[in-house]
Amino acid sequence: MIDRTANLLGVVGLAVADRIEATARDILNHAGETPAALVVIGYGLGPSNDQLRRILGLSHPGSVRLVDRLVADNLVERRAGRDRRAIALYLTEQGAALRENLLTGRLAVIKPLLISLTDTEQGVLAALLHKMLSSMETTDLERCTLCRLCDDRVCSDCPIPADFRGERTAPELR
Amino acid sequence: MIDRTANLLGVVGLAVADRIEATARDILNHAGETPAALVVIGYGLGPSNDQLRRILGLSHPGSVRLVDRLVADNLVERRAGRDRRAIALYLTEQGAALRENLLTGRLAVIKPLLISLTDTEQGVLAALLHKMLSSMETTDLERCTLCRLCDDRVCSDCPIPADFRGERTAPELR
DNA sequence: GCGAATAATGTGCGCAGCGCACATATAGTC
DNA sequence: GACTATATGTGCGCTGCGCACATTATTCGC
Repeated sequence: MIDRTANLLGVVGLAVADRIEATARDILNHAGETPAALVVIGYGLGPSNDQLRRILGLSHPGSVRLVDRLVADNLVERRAGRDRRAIALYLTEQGAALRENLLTGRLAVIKPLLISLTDTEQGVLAALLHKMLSSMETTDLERCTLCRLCDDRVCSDCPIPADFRGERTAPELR
Repeated sequence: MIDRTANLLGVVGLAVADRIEATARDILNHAGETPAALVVIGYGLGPSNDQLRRILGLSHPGSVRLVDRLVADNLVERRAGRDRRAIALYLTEQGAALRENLLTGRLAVIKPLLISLTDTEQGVLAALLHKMLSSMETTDLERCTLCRLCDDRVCSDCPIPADFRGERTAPELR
């Protein structure tokens, strides 16, 4: 019984991921973790390269090259970090606009999966998904990774760590 | 409200896809659509290169190279197809064993997401997911794509087209 | 039945995304 | 002040993939 449920969840998960990936590629002209980087940097806390790489699950050179791409597209700026060795990543105006498109597009391609459900059913689904997420045993970092494409304008009561989202004073995010 | 539900679904979908991808990579030492190819070929209907490429959403050279990799790893055989130009793809014994590992591993990494739910809640979730899937407007091909990682030993009452799964006589799958 | 369009596979080539090993510069530690 | 840890950047190569092209087999029009 649980096998069948897990299989169905696998199908829906794949469908969701496929749709998000396709939309992101259309909007951004980049694949892989690049769209997630734009979203994470867009939280506005000026993450360092190393913080970014941990959230995205990349090697550090991979993250450097990823940022290179974003800078080349004039979507991200490297500013001075809290150290003279660290950098702080911020979106350009153009990057912020594209991030909005990414988040909007993401929700837009997920929503069609829900239209067949009644309002009540959608509420039940949301409650179940929330319970699943909130009871996952994750570190703060893993939760940032999970939510690396989240729409922070929409996500209320989300199990993402409060020290990264919400407050606007830069945390350490270790 | 629907936005919040969609966002939660996006998070869970990403989590599911991440986990599946990581497991597949561990087991198969290949990424991208390679694990899906192994699953699709494993249905045993001897799909042609072209049928495979459409299900996986790849270009045809991409599919050829993908099969090259699987053949090089001794997981897949190219046999004579119904034409002298077409080929028919079948798993080797080793490929079938690896496919089992893939499917088992996939379910094993999805299940932990469900353990916090009661049996009743799991049933409700399964019903909701099934309703979402069954009311999607998809072509036969799109449904094959959706289910390209499905565990056919477990998936009962699934909206995957009957002309591809189930019966063991090779259909045309156009 | 024969040439032309179609279908199916395979190849040369290049690109995007990423990791490993290494290099370099700054900060903390004894 | 040397030594380790931290943080970024580079050279190099690999994997997965698509485009353009080539090749062989089938089908279709006449």
